[in-house]
Amino acid sequence: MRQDLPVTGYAILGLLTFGDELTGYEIKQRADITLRFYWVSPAMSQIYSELRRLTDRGLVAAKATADGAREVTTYAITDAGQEALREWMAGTPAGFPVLKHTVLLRLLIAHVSDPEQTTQMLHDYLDELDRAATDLAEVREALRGADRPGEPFRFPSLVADWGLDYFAAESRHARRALDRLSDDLTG
Amino acid sequence: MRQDLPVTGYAILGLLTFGDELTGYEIKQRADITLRFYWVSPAMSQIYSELRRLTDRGLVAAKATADGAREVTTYAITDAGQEALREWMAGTPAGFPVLKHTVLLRLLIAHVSDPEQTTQMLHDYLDELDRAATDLAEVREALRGADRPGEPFRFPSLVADWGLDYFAAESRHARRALDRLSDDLTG
DNA sequence: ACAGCCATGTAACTCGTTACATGATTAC
DNA sequence: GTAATCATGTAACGAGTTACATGGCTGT
Repeated sequence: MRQDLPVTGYAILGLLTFGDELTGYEIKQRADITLRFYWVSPAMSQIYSELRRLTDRGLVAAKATADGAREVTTYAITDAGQEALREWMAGTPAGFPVLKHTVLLRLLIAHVSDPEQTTQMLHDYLDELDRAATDLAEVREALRGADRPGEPFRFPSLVADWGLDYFAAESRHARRALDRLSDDLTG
Repeated sequence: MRQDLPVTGYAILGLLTFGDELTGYEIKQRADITLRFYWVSPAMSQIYSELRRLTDRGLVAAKATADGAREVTTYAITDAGQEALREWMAGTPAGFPVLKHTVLLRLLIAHVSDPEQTTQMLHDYLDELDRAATDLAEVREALRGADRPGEPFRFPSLVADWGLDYFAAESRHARRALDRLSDDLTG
C-alpha cells in the first residue's frame, strides 16, 4: 500500500481528523491559522489539486452539499484516509525540521552590507515576530475550553504553546545579536 | 537591473564573498557546514546549474585551474556579483523565516497516533538536536581566532551562536512537551 | 587492486507558486 | 449597487530533488 503523498497531503488529511467536513476554502482558512506557523500556507490551487488526488485515492470523500441555493463540495476523511495517515505517522520518521531563515542567511553575509541596514533588518524581524506571536496567541486562546488532556484540542494547544515559546526565543536571539552589533560599534 | 535570482543563488554569491575561489564541489561543502543549518543544503546538481546561471549573468567568474594534471573550474564573485548581492540585501526585505517543522506537524495530529509513538518521536528529535548542536558547535569552534568585531568571521560566528541557542531552545520545548504528555498519562 | 573521495554534469520529475478566470453570496 | 468574501478551478512556470552517468585522483 506504499503510495506516498506529499507531506501537505497528509497535513490536509490531518486537518480533516478534527471532526468536521470542510470545503477547500475552509481547509485553506484552517491551514492559515495552524499549519502556517510550522509548516506552510499552501496556495488555494494546491489545496484543490491535493484534494483531487486524495479523492482519487479514496482517502477523502467529496460530498456535494447544499449551501442555500448553490452546491458546495465538502470533504471528509475516509477510513482509508485515517489508515494512510496512521501508516505515515508510524512508518516514516518525522525527520529534522527545515528552517528557511532569510534573516540568518543575510546576517551571515552582513559584511557586504552596512551596520545600519543589518540593525534595521533585525528590528523589522522583531516587529514581525511580535505580530506573529500576537496572531498565534489569539489562536491559542481560541483553543481554551478544549485543551485539557483527552480533549480535542490538547495537541493543537501543545503545538501552539511550543510555537509561542519559539517566537519568544527568536526575539531573544535577535535582541542578543543587536546587542552584540551595537557593542561592536561602540567598542 | 532588476534581474532577480533564486535565494540560493544569492546564498552561493554570499559564500564566495569570504575571499577564496571555490569549485562547485567545495561550495557544496561550505553550504553543508553553514547554509544547511538555517537555509538548505542544495543538491550538487543545483549548485552546478546555479553556477551556470551566475556565470551567464557575469556575477561570478569561472576560471579553469590546474589541479595537478586535470583541469578544475573554480569560481570567484565579480564586481557585478558584489553589486547584485548588495542590491538584493538593500532592496528586498528579508521576509519572515519559514519553518517546515515535521515534528510539530505530527504533534498537531498526535491524536491519530498513540502516546508511545509520540513520545518516541520527541525523544528521537532530542537526539537529532544533540547531534546537530554538536556539529554546529564544531563549526563554531573553527571560527575562533577570526570572530572578533571587524574580523572576517564575525557574522558567521553571530549566526552560529544564534543557531546554537535555537537548538537549545528547541530541546527545551521538546522536553516541555514530553513532560506535559507524561503528566497527561499519569494524571 | 579497490574503495572512497573529488569533480561535473544531464534528465526526468514533483511540489508549490503566481497569474488568470469565473461566478455566487453577503454586508453595507 | 458595489465591495468583500466564499468557492472552485486551469495554466504556465520555477526551484529543487533524485537518479543516472562519467571519470580522475588518493590512500591503503
